[in-house]
Amino acid sequence: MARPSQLAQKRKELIPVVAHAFAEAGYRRMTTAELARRCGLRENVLYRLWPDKKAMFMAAIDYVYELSAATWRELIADAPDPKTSTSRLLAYEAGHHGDFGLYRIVFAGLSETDDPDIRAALARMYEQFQQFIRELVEAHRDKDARSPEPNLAAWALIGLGTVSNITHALRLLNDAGRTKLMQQAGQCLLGGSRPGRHK
Amino acid sequence: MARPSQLAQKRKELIPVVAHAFAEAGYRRMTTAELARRCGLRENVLYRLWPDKKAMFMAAIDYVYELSAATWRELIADAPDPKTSTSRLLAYEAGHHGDFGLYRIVFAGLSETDDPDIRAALARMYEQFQQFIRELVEAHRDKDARSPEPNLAAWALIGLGTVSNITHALRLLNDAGRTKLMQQAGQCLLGGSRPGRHK
DNA sequence: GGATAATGTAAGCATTCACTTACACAACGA
DNA sequence: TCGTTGTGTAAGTGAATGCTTACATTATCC
Repeated sequence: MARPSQLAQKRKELIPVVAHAFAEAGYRRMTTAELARRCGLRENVLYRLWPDKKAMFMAAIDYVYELSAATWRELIADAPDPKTSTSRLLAYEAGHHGDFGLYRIVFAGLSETDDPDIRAALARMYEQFQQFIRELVEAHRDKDARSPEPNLAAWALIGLGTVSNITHALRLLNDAGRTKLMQQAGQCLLGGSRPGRHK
Repeated sequence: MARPSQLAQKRKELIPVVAHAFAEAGYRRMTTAELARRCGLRENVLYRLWPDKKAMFMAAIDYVYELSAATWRELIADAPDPKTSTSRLLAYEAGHHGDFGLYRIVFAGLSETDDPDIRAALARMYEQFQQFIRELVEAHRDKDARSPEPNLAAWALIGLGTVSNITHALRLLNDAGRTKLMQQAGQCLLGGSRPGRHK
């Protein structure tokens, strides 16, 4: 035997690059040649890291959740109370999510949902997001609120984030508009406080 | 002169077929050859109807709004009051929108937003949807409601419909779950009534 | 009925792209 | 040091695909 394999580590290093690339051009448009170029290696080597293009894409999908979750956790780590946590998240999603543009991977994936593997990867990602948000909603929620149950509120909030990204991508709402949207609709769905109370 | 051109009429006839095709496979995956096959004619003829594949796709985007708007208008034509209108729409979107699956065209388009033409077509479509819904919200809205302003509520409702489609496509919510989601979150965003009052 | 323009059919073409093969070199274990 | 195995480079390949060209046929108007 000779030379222990460093494929696993290399995969880890390159996933962000791969994810960015797919986010930028979508699944079909991003070619393996360009992917290799951005990773600073040959197509060949890419195929030693993942069996095919689809696997690279699925790895990118997984990465989207991991990165977002890490960012979110950091964002609310030092929040004094649940309401501050949710407010921060809403503000963050309105403003910064588009920066990285990883949501584009999701849109690209949603055009491929007839592939069971890709659909499963997306479903896993959404389930984790929804669970994360649901827990926040439960912590935030007042006892007497007449709002959707946390389970549903979490889905609605994901929809809110999605439409925020869409209006951003299509330039239908500017930063201020998206922030207002996330604040007002978000607080409405969260329940337990008037819109605009928290910043 | 001889033989008046029937291109315009043929375009009109074929757009639903084209739209279905793009919805099914996405923009990049649907080939012009397959498109022609489904339309029952040769690729060549397709290129006499539209200058290129992109134009076919953009026509499909426009069709999505036209069909949805027509369906919606019919749905609320005989509604006794605004609240019934909105309730019907929410219920319809939860259950039937996925049937046709046209929303997939939107997802496909959102992976192509760096093309100015496609982005403009999508933006036009969303603006019309948002206006349609906003007017409904304004009619529905009670005076004293503590809910997002109609402008924002309309966007949030679009987000709600989007997430309903996503959970459907990924099989994360069944029909009952999506209906509950649309009802509860929808009424919450609309304001002016308790969730679950209307069916 | 003949000229003109639209329609239908078939084949082709240049390019792109996912993926492969071949091979030289480098590193690690024995 | 030798042999095995991982890594880097280069070129290629077969299939798919957007779009075109060439040409025969048909319908309409004068």
